[in-house]
Amino acid sequence: VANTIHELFTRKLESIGTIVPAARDCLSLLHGEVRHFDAHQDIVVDGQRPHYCTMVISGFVCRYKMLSAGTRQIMSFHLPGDIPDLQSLFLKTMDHSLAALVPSELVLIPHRVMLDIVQRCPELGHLLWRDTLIDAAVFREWMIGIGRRTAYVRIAHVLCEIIVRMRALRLQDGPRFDLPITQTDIADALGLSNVHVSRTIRELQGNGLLQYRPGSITVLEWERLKEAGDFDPMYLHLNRSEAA
Amino acid sequence: VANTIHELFTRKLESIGTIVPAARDCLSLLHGEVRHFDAHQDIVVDGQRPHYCTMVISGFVCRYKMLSAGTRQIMSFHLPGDIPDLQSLFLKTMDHSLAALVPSELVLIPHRVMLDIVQRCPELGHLLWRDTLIDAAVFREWMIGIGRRTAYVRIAHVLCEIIVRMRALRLQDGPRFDLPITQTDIADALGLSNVHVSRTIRELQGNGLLQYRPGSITVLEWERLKEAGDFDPMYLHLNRSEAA
DNA sequence: CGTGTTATTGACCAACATCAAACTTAGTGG
DNA sequence: CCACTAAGTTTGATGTTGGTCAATAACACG
Repeated sequence: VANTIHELFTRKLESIGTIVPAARDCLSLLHGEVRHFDAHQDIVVDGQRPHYCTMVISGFVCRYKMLSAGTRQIMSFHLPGDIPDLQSLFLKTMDHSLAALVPSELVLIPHRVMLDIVQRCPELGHLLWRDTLIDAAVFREWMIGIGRRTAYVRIAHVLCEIIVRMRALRLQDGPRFDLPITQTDIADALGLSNVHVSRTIRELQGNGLLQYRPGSITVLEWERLKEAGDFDPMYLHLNRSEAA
Repeated sequence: VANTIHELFTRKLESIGTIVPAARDCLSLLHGEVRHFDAHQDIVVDGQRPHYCTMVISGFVCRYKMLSAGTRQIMSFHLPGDIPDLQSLFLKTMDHSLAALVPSELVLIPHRVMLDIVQRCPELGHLLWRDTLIDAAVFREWMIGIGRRTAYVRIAHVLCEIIVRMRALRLQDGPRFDLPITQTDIADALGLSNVHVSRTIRELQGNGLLQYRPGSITVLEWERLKEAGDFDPMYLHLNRSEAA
């Protein structure tokens, strides 16, 4: 698994920046305990003060928060190579939770290991800082979607985002994408009801943009889907424009 | 003005963390050109590649993005001491704009000055990193609001947030706060229409929680306002709980 | 004292939520 | 191989929040 970890992490970092030669050695210092999580299992919980960050090795993970009304807001999705809670390195108390959406494997990287890497190699530190800034850029884009776009545009947009990120990490290509999330997950991410998501996906299918099956989507017309989603991948700040 | 800059910046950093003695010297390296901006004037524009960051000295500033439909989404408000575009240090192309809401003064700090500070004093770098992470935490909280809270709760929430941040920077206290933003600004920040904001603020007043006048609000019942806004300041990750 | 900006009010409407029931699919055990 | 179950999706009926449009009112400023 150790090889996989560094391979995934390298791929992730290369998708958002350049790894200087000196940083490659530092990168190999990254290690931690590997743990398996079941579908819907919490990985880190709101209010906790973890002493480690986690990196996704396999599966599909989300950050979310439960509101007093009992509703859930999902704030991001994460793919293999991502470090969803890198922020806990400097924000000691979690202000949201992290959970697996499907059975997933993650490495638990102690904070002191991360800090050691960041101190030994500032270039790598800056790349990680950049990663958290991209994280924030995605939050801003979601805010825009939830605040000002219709359900139809919003759903097309978030699907475009996930697809582009999968491609950038070279996890999947081709028109068919394994997307292990339910319509209720999409609803909770976009501030909609599952019912309305169902209807709207139906509409996207009716317009011939994509085909939805539980567990996967097939893109039929990529250009028109991007257009429908008002999607410009610039906010993802990826290296090459993998969005072509 | 130079004194003010360092004083404001120190206050800001002290509100979110601890400045180690070694960092104090580094802090004094911070400098740049001071510029005045009129109300509604853009400071940095979407798509630009600035070679500097900006710090607010006086006034009130927001980050926003215009959508293809001509609507505006405001993504954050910023007070004196804030560096709203610190991210441009590592994300070279702006994915949104920065504008003054009222006549404001900002320092333009060249990126190489910031990088120099960060390299000489990693502790200060980490504190700045922490600042961008808090930024992201605020975005998440706004996402939750826009996605899952009613207009009434949302407005109360954002008012609480601004008040707590003003108090933390010791810019204002007492029950009356100078808040130089219009109801249209609030609407664009929360994904509402100005009409509905007007009605809802009226409702908040009717319930005796606050008094709104263009340019200022007076808090009549702080505890009840926090409750109405489902407000827990923890996500601001401030040092002392200034929210009491 | 006009003039522009911001706030308020009313009438009407659309997007989306909620509730409830039916349907589809995959997995499980007999 | 066939019930049986559980999770997820679909559909219909109905309700509500908040949007849009348009007119009026309240200020602030020169």
